[in-house]
Amino acid sequence: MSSDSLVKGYEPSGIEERWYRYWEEKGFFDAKDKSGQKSYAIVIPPPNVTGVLHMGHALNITIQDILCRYHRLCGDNVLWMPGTDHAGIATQNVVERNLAEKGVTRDQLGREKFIDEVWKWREKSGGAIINQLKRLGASCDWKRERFTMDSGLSQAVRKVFVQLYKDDLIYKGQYIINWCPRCRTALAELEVDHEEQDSFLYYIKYPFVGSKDGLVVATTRPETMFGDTAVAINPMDDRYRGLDFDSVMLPLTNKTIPIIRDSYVDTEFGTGALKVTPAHDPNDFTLGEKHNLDRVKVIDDDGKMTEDAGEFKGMDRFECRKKALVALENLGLLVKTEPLKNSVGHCYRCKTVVEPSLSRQWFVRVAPLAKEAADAVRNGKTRIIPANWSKTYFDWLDNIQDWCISRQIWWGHRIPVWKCSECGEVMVEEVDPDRCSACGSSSILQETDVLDTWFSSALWPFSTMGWPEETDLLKTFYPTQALVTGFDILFFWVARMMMMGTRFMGEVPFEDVYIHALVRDENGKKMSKSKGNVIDPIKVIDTHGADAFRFTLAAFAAQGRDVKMSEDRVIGYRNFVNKLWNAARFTLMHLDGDTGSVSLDDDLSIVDRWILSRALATAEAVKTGIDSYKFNEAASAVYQFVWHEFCDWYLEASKPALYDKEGRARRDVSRRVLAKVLKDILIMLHPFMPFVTEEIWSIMPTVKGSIMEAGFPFDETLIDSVRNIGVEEKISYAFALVTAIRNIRGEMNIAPSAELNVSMQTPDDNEKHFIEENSSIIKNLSRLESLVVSGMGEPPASCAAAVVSGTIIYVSLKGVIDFDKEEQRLEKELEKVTKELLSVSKRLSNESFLDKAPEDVVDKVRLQKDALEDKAEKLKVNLDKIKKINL
RNA sequence: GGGCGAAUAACUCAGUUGGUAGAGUGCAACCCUUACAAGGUUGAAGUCACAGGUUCGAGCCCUGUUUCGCCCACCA
Repeated sequence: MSSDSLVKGYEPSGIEERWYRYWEEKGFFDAKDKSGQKSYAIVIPPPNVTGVLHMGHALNITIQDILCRYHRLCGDNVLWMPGTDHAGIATQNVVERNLAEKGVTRDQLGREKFIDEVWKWREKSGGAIINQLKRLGASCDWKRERFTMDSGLSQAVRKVFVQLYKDDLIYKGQYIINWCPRCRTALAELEVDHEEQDSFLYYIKYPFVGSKDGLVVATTRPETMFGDTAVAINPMDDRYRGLDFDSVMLPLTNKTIPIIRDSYVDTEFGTGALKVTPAHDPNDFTLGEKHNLDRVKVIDDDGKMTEDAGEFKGMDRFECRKKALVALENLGLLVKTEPLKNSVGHCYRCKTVVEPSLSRQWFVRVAPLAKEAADAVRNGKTRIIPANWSKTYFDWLDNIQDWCISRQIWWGHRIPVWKCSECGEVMVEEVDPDRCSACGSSSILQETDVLDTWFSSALWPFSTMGWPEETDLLKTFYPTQALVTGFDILFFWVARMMMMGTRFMGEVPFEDVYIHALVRDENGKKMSKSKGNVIDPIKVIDTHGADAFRFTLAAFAAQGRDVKMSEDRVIGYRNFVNKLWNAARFTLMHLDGDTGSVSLDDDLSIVDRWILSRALATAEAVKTGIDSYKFNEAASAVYQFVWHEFCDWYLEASKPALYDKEGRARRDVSRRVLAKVLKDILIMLHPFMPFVTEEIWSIMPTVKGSIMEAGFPFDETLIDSVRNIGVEEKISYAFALVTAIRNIRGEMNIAPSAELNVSMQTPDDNEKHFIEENSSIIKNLSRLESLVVSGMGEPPASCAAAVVSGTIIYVSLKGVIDFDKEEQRLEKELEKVTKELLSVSKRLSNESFLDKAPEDVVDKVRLQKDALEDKAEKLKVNLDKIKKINL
């Protein structure tokens, strides 16, 4: 392919798809089960099969892909394990909704047929998100894709369940759990979203038996009163010291309930009298246990009132609240109502208000596991990055409650527990039994509940690698090197993987846990469908390209800070992609077929040396950035280098040589340097922008194969020798000369196309020599017609002047110079210098600074002062001259 | 109630053991100069939230205050 085929602007569509297919077909994403190489593994946070790609995924996947592609370039054997999560409740909800459109309920269908429907749905539309990940460029080893309901993973789930049961870490018990009346299942504590809302606190009088007086209780949930089995007061509460009664009448029923005394009751809140509903409140449950109270369930699994609610039976719980209040008011028992903000739990899947309710469920006794998981981080076996998340992690694990793992839904891993209907024997088995192990009866029934989705995700790092088999994959890649995820699933997922990993593998699942930020909209608001501020990543990719999008995500992913996404930013980085594209066009225009590599024998110019040394420094910055999960630093280092060093300065500075104005030898060296630096840039950028870099790579005549095989970092032996002392200083001196001339041009409003005549005076022979040697570069960069260098002498007539280091620059403006303007300009410049000089002098006249500051700092300031004084001096001379003319 | 984080240019944000503030966007001026107008050159613009303290020196360290965001908690 020749450079003619490069269009002027980069067009990502088509190119991305083509390269993705190529990489996949050639097996570039494949991990080796066994290899002598260093291994690097990441397991993907499995998106829900119901999932649609959102910004959070995009950031998460981009970061992982940067890590994986970078490590492949470093020569590691990389495994990026992909897959999806069966997402019990979420998926069941989706399929139920679809059935509802056809007028069918899951109960009508029955369990087996319903599960068939779910699998069918999964076959049809469950993999959508995988294709979206591919659009982003995710380089997962797709041949190993797993699903949490795979037979292999299901086997792992069973083994873990049975083992935990045997270790007495799983039990069944009756407790208050969170019940979602819409999903009709129990939820774990974590699956409840607490939202503060405006409620009311109702003061209700519970009369003493045979008296008009009574105890006034305060409650936000009057509908649960039918389940009250006591009223509690604090024994230390003076208001109730001389209380003669030991029971009250529960209004709207004929029940008498006892008054109990317990220090748990907060005397500050409400009236100091607490209605106790052991079946619908976790605290009341504990209180009830202590005082031996009855547990009366008054709200059923559908959120409707039970028989115990008397006339309110069958009524919805919220309807009942209203009606009961009316009834109480009619009886004169509603004493007062006051507004109150309290937090109410909602189902994290369907947002229904959850009902704390008494229920028999399966639990994991999680404290011993939690301790191991916490210790692993305390011992440094796993690092959490940024480290401040460790505190959150410890706080949660140190105060953990038992984990309710049973769900009353059908889609999921059915709990492997059977009960004999003849003798009552309970069997917990890895393989389905066909008869009772005690009495031999074949009349055995399996538990109907399924496990919490997070139970299987907790095993993900090793179940996906074939556990419980002792596979080569496990040996090669467990523990993994990094886990990349958002903090929102630190507890749900990360902590539980830590528990299960340490327990069942005897080793932590990952060395590093990198917690990235949340992606918000441009105003910092959480993206949500209801707010209508959702940006669809796929649309962004369609319009601006995956490379620009990925680079945006990386550039804004500073640790510990949310990413505010807006299209403007993506456009900015799309421009960067285009800039790279055009730099490549320029390079290819000048490469003449097979250009050789740069060698030590080459007669490298100062700009050649400079750009080679800067390229290495940039590669190091990229490496450091990625190694320390500071993707924004890596991204901005390479951005800065490509645009403002390579394009702005080097390409321009190399033009005289490339256009053969300095001889054939120079031109050839310049070509080789150009080719090498562009190649280095492509490799550095590849983890961030895989598509455009591969595209340009494929057109470069100087390279072979895929960029994915190129190797990172670069050949340091060559560049180290280039990096001799003084290159940076010399080049910045040269650039400062150019900038000074450009500055005069700008300030004096001289057309960029006008070619200027410049003379320079310097007392330093080395500087004089340097300018002469590089005059073609300086002339080209500042568009000069002529450049004359001499020792110090009389200033030429009709000139604008500037001072750089010891050198005075005179820009001849014969006939055009505006002396007023030049006077203003010089005055401004002098003012700036004087100000700086003042601050520097002040520091140097401070005794204690000279005394206590390190010598190198003091020396630096002294040099600074000398230079500034010199500059001020020269500026003054010129200013005086101009002033005389103006007079 | 406990914890975490943020406050720096008009906007969005960097700022690596403390050495005197940077970028992108936007803005202004001039330019289609042979890679790129999705571009180039130049320029204007900051009491680093506030108040103290440590230090020769603080955006950075310490204490307190204000405002905002998030997480956790059994706020009847």
